[in-house]
Amino acid sequence: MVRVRIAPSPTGFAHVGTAYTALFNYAFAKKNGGQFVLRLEDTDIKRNVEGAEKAIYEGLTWLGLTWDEGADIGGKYGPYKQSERLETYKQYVERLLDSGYAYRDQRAIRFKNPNLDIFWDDKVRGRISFPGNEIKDFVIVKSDGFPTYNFAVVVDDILMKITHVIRGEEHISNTPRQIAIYKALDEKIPTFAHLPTLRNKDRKKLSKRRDPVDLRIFRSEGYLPEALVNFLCLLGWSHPEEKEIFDLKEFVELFSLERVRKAGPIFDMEKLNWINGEYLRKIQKSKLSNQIFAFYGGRYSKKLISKIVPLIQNRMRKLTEFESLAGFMFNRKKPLRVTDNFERHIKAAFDAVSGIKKWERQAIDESLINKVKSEGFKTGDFFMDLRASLSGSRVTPPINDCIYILGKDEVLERLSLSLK
RNA sequence: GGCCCUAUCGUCUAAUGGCUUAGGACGCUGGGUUCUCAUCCCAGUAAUCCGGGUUCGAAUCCCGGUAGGGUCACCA
Repeated sequence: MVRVRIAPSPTGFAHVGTAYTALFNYAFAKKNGGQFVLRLEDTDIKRNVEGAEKAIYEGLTWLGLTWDEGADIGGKYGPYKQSERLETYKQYVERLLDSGYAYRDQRAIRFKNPNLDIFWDDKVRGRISFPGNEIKDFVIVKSDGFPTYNFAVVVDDILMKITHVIRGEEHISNTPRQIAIYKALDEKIPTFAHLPTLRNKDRKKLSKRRDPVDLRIFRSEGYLPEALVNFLCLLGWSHPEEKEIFDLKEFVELFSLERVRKAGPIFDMEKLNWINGEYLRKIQKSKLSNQIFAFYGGRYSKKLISKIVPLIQNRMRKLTEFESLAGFMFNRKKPLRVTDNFERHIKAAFDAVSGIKKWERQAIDESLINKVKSEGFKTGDFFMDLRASLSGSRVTPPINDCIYILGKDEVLERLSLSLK
């Protein structure tokens, strides 16, 4: 039975790196019919942040990464919060103390390094070895009575029957310490797999200060969770058929640690934007309308959004672009003069539009193009001025479609306003 | 600095010793479609870090350099 876990500490918000690790753990568990456990490592009381726990749950849930056991939903190996397992750790400390693998130092307790060379066969990197003297006599219980990370992890993984430890590369140097504890305890050592670390453009590991790592940022920027997940799948892993767009379900079916690369990939926003655009394009129009409506908290009329969506669906890469693309449909903007013939163009357009009897999409086309011909305008210039007059921008969805949706009165009003 | 990990187009990656004039995708450039922008279609640009080996044959295996990253807490 395969059992994996992620073990974030509630010290802030939900980190994209946590999501990445969770994604691969989730896939490995599901692929192998195992369980995915979410454990909270909150043994540093000073660093625990109110609300961080909730942010982790929300972030992972948003991405569709669900867990089988965890602090919020329980499970047969709980509790899943380290601060609630203090008694458990004490028993293991006693074992180590009794067998001479640990000793008291001041008010703390240290592990006594047995000086054994350590190696393991990492599922993504192959054999990794450390000389025994690299491990110092590290603290396993702090003077406040709380266990340290390296100790608590081992005890929990043993008790929670974790079979595969799939985590970030930054934990490689912790692994020999943890293996030393397993050996001292005479417990079975799990399989380790160290994933590459996600990096920024400077090739450094993603930093809180200057990189977008808070999952909530992605949500508020208008990324779809499916798109973010798809993008994350592509970092360090590749589809066997070299497909770029696929869903979580397909990822799970095809996932294997053997296909995970060792080099740390760079988090490339450009590619994320492209993927997000792909998802935005293939989503159902009604669903997209609902998403936009919800995204803007009901600020824009749903009815109008639904009419506009067909015009902007393949122009959007992020939900946030809705306003720059179609904001003028809701609010008048300052008109923009583009060509020297602006007044002539707008007057002619006014004539053409006022002359339309039945407000139909096709009538607008005909009326406008006839005007262009009879006046001998340059088609591109005329429509550009028309667009700039109505929207205040040189870039909009097809302007005749916009005119149709805006309605005759509003169009005439805007045209005359821009002549002042 | 010690220890550890890594190294294919700018970026994500494929190729697991021969089928490779190193493939795909993002980006970028050019073209087609078009009232603008986008979508879509077509084309182009661009890489095996360097040096030694092993082998009939190396992006792929080995060694050495170099470069990048990670880690060296009573943080996790």
